[in-house]
Amino acid sequence: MSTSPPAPTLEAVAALAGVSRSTVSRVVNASPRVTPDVIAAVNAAIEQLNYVPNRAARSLASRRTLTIALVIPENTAKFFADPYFASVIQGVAMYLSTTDYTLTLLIASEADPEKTRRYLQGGNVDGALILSHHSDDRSYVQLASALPVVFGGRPTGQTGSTTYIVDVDNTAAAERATQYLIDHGRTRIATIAGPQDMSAGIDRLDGWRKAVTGASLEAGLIEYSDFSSSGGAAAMERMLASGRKFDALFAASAQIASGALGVLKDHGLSVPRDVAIATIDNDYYAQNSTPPLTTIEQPTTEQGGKIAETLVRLIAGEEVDRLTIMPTRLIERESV
Amino acid sequence: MSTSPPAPTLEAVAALAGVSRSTVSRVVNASPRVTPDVIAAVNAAIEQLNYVPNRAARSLASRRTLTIALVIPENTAKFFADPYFASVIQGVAMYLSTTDYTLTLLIASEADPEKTRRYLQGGNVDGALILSHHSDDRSYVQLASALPVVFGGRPTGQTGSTTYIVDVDNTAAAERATQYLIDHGRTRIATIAGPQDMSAGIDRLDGWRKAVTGASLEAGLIEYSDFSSSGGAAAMERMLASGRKFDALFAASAQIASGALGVLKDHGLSVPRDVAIATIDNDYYAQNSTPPLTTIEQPTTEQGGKIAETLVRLIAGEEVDRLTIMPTRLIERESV
DNA sequence: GTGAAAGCGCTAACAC
DNA sequence: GTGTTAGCGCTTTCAC
Repeated sequence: MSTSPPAPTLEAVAALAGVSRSTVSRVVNASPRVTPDVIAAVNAAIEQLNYVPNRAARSLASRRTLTIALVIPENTAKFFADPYFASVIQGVAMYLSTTDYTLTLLIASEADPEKTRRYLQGGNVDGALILSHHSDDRSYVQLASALPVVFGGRPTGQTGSTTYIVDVDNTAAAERATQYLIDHGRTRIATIAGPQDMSAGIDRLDGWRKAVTGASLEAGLIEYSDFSSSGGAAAMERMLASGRKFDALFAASAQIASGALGVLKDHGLSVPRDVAIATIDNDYYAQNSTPPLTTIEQPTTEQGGKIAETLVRLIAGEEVDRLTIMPTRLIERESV
Repeated sequence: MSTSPPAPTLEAVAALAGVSRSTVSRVVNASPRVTPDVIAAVNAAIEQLNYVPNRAARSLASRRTLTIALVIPENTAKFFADPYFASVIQGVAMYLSTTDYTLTLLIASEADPEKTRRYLQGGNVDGALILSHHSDDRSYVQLASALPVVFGGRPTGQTGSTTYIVDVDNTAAAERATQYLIDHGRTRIATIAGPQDMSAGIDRLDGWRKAVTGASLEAGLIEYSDFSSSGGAAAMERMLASGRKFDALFAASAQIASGALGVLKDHGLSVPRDVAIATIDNDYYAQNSTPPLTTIEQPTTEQGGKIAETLVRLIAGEEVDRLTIMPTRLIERESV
């Protein structure tokens, strides 16, 4: 198929510019010690030939791949369904597009986790980004001793001195959202907590508990769910079936809130009159549901950018913070 | 930073297995003419050394990159905000994870479109995937003559003999959704159309028009929007401000519907009593809004898989269909 | 500041 | 069937 014209090589550029290949290479790599005239000549030749360096050759010779892997858990359905991740990836991709690095999506096979590990350690990428998801990110924590790795979201379990994390303060965020419900006169505050094998799930439950116990309210109105909408709906069904009374809900994610909200309405309950809702994530649902949701906004895109930046700097050997906490913001809407 | 132990080379494997490098290469690449014993010995050595082939070297020598680029328009915000794309990407990534290909996210800079084009033509990828988005995908149509390219969604403008497309029948989908409204007794059917520089926007408006004129109803109740929620809200505000009366809405996307639905409610209109809504996309909002939306579901993940498969087969030189139409499905919910 | 030469790790003829 | 020999296109010492 499609026989493209052979891409021009560095050699062709050198010939056209009347210099050696080394010089062209220096110009391409912005080496400081090249005469301005030469730079101009080489750039003209590059322009004229439409030269693009061959990544493979460059990578082979320089022993750097200029490639960063974004590791995605095998359960891609959940991953991609969550607008949070899309937004973070956007930030990552945008930041990397300002650098020479390329972003590769790597799906981690759960059937053969070694495959992923080997690929990453096999020298095919310069670093990896892990968007924390499952309990099973321990293997990735180990990975960090063999390869620059940055985590988006704190991984569960022991972290070592090579663990770099960009996260939000989930505990504080949850506490703030819950406190908001309390401040608005609610006294029986339920929560649908996220998975307790993910730090975001754990921390958000903690935050809720802090606020609730701090106000001497009942701390037992808990149902668990994954971060999905259907999980939230099922959890709310259980909550209602249990007969426990509540006048507010802190949902650990907007997707959970969306499922729960639908179930509340199905049962003839009004939001916010009967049940006020606060949650985390300012996604398209939180903004457009009926009523729109009071929520804690995470700077998702910026977070993605920060994750990528941290990794790039780490690869470059710069000193970077082991933990970066991104700010969050409360957004008041009609669900409370 | 992080000095990983030097990755074992093919040479090391050859030495350990007591064969030549070519033989190891043959085993790694599953060449047919190798003795079983030798294969076993080589595999044992590979296992023992934890050998992973170096992609750069392999690519340089074989002149194939085993990399596929997913081109993303610079306006990443809109791109990533749309659950449709996340879902398609998921399908792409999942399919590719079953192959040797790697998926690279490439952000097309609008400021310097040449950069993207050069990168793609520079021999750094074996093929490209374009998720149709902007009017400006004409340059990508040209690209297809230099590189295997598959479009997810029909690009606007002239397509050539090297244009491969995986799409749904947007006209039929829109017509079906609109007809559903008509069949349910609605007679004044408005539409918020998508961008008219995207084939999905154009075709969906066409489909609406077909159904409406087919039933001899008024075909002038049109507002235009991008595919976003805020665009849908603004369009609905204009629609209401214009004073035109309507009892149903066909929204060209679920995001548009979400924005429009909020505005309708703000104006005290009830859905479906005052205005019935049908749309396209079965995303998290369509499923969880109040009321849930009657919609046309596209097989997004499967579509992503099909796009990737088409490209891989195209690269392999196989004969593939120039146009693949994926089936859609009407989902009846409470918004009508 | 610039060029010459070696080699990154692999594949692909070509011989045997 | 397997080994030998050349490179793939670039970076990188090392001289000059």
